[in-house]
Amino acid sequence: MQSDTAKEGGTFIERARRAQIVAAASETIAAEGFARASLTRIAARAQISKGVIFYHFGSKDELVRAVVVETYTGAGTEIAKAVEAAPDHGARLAAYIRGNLVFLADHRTEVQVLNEIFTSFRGEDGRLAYDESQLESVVAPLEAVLRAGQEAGELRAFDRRVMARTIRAAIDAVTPQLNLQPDLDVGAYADELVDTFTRATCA
Amino acid sequence: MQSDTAKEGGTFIERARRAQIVAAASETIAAEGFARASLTRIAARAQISKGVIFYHFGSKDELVRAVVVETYTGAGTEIAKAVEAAPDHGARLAAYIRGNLVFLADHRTEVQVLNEIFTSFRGEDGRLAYDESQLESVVAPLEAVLRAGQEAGELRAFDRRVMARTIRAAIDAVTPQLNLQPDLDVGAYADELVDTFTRATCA
Amino acid sequence: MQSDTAKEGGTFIERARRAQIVAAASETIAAEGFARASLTRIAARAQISKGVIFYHFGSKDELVRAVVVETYTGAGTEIAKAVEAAPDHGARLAAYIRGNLVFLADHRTEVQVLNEIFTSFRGEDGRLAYDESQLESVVAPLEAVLRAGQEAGELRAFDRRVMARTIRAAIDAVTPQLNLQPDLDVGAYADELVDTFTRATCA
Amino acid sequence: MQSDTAKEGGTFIERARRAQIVAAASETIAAEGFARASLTRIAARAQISKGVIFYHFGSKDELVRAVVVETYTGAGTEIAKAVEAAPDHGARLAAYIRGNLVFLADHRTEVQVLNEIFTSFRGEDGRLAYDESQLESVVAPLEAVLRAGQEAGELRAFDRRVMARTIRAAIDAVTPQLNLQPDLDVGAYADELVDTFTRATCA
DNA sequence: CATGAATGAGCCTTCATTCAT
DNA sequence: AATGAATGAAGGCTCATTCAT
Repeated sequence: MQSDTAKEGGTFIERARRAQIVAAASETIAAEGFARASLTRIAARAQISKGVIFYHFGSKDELVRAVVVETYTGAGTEIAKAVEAAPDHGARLAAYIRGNLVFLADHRTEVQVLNEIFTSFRGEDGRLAYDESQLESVVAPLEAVLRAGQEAGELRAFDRRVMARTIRAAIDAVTPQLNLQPDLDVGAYADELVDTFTRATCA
Repeated sequence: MQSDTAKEGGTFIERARRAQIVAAASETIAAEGFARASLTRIAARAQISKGVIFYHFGSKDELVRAVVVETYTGAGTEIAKAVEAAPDHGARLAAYIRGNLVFLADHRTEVQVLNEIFTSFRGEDGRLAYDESQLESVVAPLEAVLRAGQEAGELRAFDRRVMARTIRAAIDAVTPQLNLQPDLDVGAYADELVDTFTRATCA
Repeated sequence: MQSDTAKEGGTFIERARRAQIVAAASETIAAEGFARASLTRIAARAQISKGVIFYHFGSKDELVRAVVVETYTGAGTEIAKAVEAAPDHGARLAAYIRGNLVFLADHRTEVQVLNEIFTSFRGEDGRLAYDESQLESVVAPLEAVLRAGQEAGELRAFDRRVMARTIRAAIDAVTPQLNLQPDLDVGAYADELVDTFTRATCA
Repeated sequence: MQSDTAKEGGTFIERARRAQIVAAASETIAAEGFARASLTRIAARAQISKGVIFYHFGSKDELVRAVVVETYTGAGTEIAKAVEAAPDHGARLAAYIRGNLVFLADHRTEVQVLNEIFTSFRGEDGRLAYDESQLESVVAPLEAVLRAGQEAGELRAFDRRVMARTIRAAIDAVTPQLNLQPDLDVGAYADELVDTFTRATCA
């Protein structure tokens, strides 16, 4: 059925092209920054003509959104698995932190690309296309872990929203450090964070 | 006094124009984002011709740097005072956090502007003009507070670098929340952070 | 044949556009002088948008260089043939002079364009892009003719460099006269020059 | 009387300023080329404000013309003296050539400036402000020398116009060589030219 | 499906010129 | 008599987008 094939984006060749273009866009953003990732440069990297991009995506905005979606897919699940596998709630938080840092270290480029897009991609009105309100999805799972911990009496009574944001921020702060210092010991960094937030949250 | 106001160079009218242009640039960046803050738009907001900007600043880069300097001036001192006024090291950390949050709340626009510039302003090579390595100056004072606390035996043995980054990240994460939810209770937020990091750092 | 026309790269339409733009640039330089030959004016003359020029040439410099190359192509060969066809060395010099003047008369515009570019086209440092040292190629062949004549004993012992420059200058001086007085009798002018330099060089 | 003082340009201070500005303009043209000799740069070199230039000259064109006049004044007389002092007509021609080359060597900068202006200075219509027809004054004295020589029977019958242009061109060709090779032996160069044109013109 | 070609708006910058003081 | 300040046009260049083929 057409609706079925369209769900994942048309014919095989269609999806291949889309993937190729998304990859080229991602690489360009990573290598030159969002502001310099013009369609000219993206097309050059993909060794295709600028025209194809419009054929497959309709606009630059759509391509950028495709990069975001593509990059997100598969990321959350990795971490979620690690979290769910943990025995108690303290361990779940530790697993969350460690899972995230490992992910950051293993997917530096993707994370950097998303960061570029989130801080620079704006709509016609000049407002960020992906602002905090849309990132709710990122903080929510963490809040859930914290709530469960509190309800189980393992974690003390703190403002879950503030704590979740703080933990997220602590994690996100690692990316620029990794860019600057690629051999950063992520495991040790994670240990420090786990220690810090265990003390901060335990009852 | 004229000698006083003239202290930073240029005639009265010169400084007035520079201030006006810097303000217009700042407003434009805040309202439309760095990427859209073209000289055309800045000039339009200041209701002057584009030419004047070059008369007073020589280049767009220079104007942007002037915005940064202008915005920074007076910021650090406010917080430093609060920190130094605190009795013990735990209190100094608390003062640091509270001072920062109060500053963020009181200078939302300025902070947002700096954030825009720091994440989007790139040199000819496409690299950030103000990158992490230059922001060392922001983290260093905080590390000093932590070191003093450790040496005094009031704070436990943690990696000061990681802790400082984490605290900074926790603070910086407030800005986008303030944008989205302008009536955020900053005092309560500060209490939470102070509680969190007191537990995390105390011996 | 397509392979033949394609020899110099690009599709048919590509070469046609390039030729059109080069022609428009050349005409603009001839009509308004190099300093006034802005891309805006060149595009207007070609009745195209400014953008196309960059699509085909990348920069104004590249376009100007294309004009030079285009204008040079075919010029040297015409004269060289006339020189080589001459019997003795005195006759070769005469052929050189006559060949040049005929060429100047037949290609007034091209010569004027080259002159404009050579005297006005400067790099970023403000120095002429085509200066004397690069024009060595123009004087060298003439010096070779003179040397051959001296070695054959047909020409007297003079400083070949000075003589070559002098003859070149005498020839180049014709162009502005042609501009001012389009019906100038170039044949008679050539006779005078041949007479003059025959007397000046013969043993 | 005002008309009297106005003849040489007003008050003492007025003339001093004009001279200063003309000098700065000349230096700028020599150092950076006509195309880069903007009023901004000229004013900077003179360490005055742009405004004064307009106060004293009314427009950039007027300033440039003043540079030409100023630079010409005193040049012709030097050479004329040398010519008139020569005994016979052959010697007068030799004196003319030698006088010119000495002048070129002694006044490199001034000559370069005039050359810059003559090849680049254009009116609103895009035509050279100083073209060949206006340079009649330069060739005329030389033609007079040649005519006198022919009438005295010392020089053969050639086209005086062509010969005069040729000699002028030979002389003018020295300037760019001097720029490239500042230690050029001008005396030897003059000897060569004198030899060449003596053979070319003698009866 | 894909390309090459073209467009037009917008960008940063430089310049000659004007004018109030 | 001179200055500093401001203007507006123009310059070279990049970009997202469109479209005939």
